[in-house]
Amino acid sequence: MTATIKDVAKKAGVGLGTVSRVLNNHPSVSEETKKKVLEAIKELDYNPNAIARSLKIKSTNSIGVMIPDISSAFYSDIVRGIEDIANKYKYNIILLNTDLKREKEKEALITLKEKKVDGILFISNTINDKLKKDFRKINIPVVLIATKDKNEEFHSVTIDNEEAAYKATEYLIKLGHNKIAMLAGKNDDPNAGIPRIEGYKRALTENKIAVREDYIFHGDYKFKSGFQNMLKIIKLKDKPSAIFAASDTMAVGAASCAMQHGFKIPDDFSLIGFDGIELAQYFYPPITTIKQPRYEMGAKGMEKLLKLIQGEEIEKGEVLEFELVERSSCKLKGD
Amino acid sequence: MTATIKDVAKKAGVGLGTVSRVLNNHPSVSEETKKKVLEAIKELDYNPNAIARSLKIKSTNSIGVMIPDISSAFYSDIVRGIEDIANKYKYNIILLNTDLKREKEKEALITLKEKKVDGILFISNTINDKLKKDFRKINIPVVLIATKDKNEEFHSVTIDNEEAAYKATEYLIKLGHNKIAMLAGKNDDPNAGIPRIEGYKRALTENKIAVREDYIFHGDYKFKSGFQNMLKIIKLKDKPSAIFAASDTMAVGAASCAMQHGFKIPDDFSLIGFDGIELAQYFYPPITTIKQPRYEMGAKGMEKLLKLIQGEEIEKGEVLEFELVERSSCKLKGD
DNA sequence: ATGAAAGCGCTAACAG
DNA sequence: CTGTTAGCGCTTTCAT
Repeated sequence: MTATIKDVAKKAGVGLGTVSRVLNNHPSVSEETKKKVLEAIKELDYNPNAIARSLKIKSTNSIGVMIPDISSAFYSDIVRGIEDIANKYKYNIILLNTDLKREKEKEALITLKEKKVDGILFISNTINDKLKKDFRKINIPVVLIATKDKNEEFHSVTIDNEEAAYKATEYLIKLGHNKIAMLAGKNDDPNAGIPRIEGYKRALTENKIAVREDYIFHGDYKFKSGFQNMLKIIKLKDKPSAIFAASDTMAVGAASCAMQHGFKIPDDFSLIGFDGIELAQYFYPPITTIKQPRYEMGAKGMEKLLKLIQGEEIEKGEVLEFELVERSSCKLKGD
Repeated sequence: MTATIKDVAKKAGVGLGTVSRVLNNHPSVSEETKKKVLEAIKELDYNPNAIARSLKIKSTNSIGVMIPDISSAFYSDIVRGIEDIANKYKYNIILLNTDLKREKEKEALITLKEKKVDGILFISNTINDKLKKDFRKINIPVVLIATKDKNEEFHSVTIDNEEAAYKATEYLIKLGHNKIAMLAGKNDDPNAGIPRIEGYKRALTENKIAVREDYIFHGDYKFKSGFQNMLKIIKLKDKPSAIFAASDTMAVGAASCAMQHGFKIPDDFSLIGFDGIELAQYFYPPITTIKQPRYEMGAKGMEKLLKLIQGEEIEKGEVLEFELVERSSCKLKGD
């Protein structure tokens, strides 16, 4: 049997209240009894039962992390940021994969409710109305990471996707390119989809380059869709000289396709990605990209959640800085 | 206030015991009262309190996952396997990063003990004696993933690293190579280090190729160490024609280095990696590698743990199959 | 400063 | 089949 507070009290010859007090180092305990208790604790190799404690104080020091897929490089970095901060403040994280499925989100939420987590971090690229309704009803602080709701009803930490896409496209334009294709996300993705397309278009328009819809290819951010869309691009009579991909993985898929067909990066196509995952860095040639501060998004999200839990008033939407990191996949047009 | 079982009982006009019974669908409840209770539950939007339940039944349906770093591609895939199985059996996972630091492992263990997890999954490439002692003392089932202890005192799921390295090296030999270098791990790493070096040496020896210590380069499995060791290799007067890397990330680092210096893969160097992470697949050229069944390791580990929790007798060490996946980074010697 | 007692929300044994 | 009761291990008044 594992020792309880009662055993400790008996051994130390004090009441249980006293043991509890030294455990939570309450001031009003004499040094002497404190010593006795500490000794008994050591002798019995006693560990407090967090479950019992939680039941009593109605707080678990656990937070729930809902994530599309922990095995995705983009998301796992976020979780690392979360865990580091959580750990620092003695919180633990319960991890649930949602696969972006409404059904799994729903189940996850029920679990989290039953397990009485003190807060929830919801990581995704989108949030649907039903889930919002659930979040509203539940009486647990929530912060969204890498997504936000239109009305800013919930707290969130994101980057400015439109602006980032604008900068990426502008970078290509400044390099002299005027035929710039985009490997985009989907038109119904309010975070990584639409805003990045809009930023791309705005950069073009502001620089007096006509937007060509036939230069926009929609994909799912994965390697294969980058590869396949690139297949279409290299078949174009009027080829672009530069490409902006809405994810590094698609960028790499496109690069692989191009190289496999005898083209060179950046000689034949300048290429800029999005996300800043390791893959882009380690690819050859290393891919220039918009780096999202993934670790910081997680860390910041956790910090916000902590404040919310403590009842502090904080700003709703936190927009973090992205960074354009130049590597070797882009060059001056015609250089 | 959130509703409790008591509220439900009152509303349904029954005793709390009855509510508890329908919650755990105990057979001995009449259809009629069951209906009443269910109705009350719905009306009150009641959710059972898992904390209270856990305190009573002394089981939390949570398991602890100790992992070096969730943001590492290799480990995050394992966790996905774990979570899928856990989820299937209504278990949740509490995630703790250890960074392979004894101090963090120790703290993690205390936390897990206090939170009363039903079991622990320890993922690492090594396990030190102090931790083993802690595991022994703690009264919670443990299974090791991707590592094992020498005496097989603990349950584990691994691959046969020596054999895998043997196969990788043999593959290169069969391609006609006899000057094969190795980008190895460290000599004090009992899992990914030593056995892979031994497998490499055995393949050489069995094929009557002399082992050259100057062809073995030690690294930390990361990109940079692959890159830097490759720098040494290309400066060798007597260059190898093939390289076996103990991790895909080092293989990719080596390939980048080689390509950056004007060498071609596989023309100038045949290259085989280890692990089977996405990076190897998406690199250009795609890297031939020994694929570890990471997802399965996690899933299998979780299944074993579940059995242990249920008190079943199971085999101690489970050795999973690896797979040599051929891609485009190797070619016949002199072809 | 400290002991005793109540109770967090639930399950399980007991009685009926 | 169902209501009542006694805890699970802890925190927190309330006395003393």
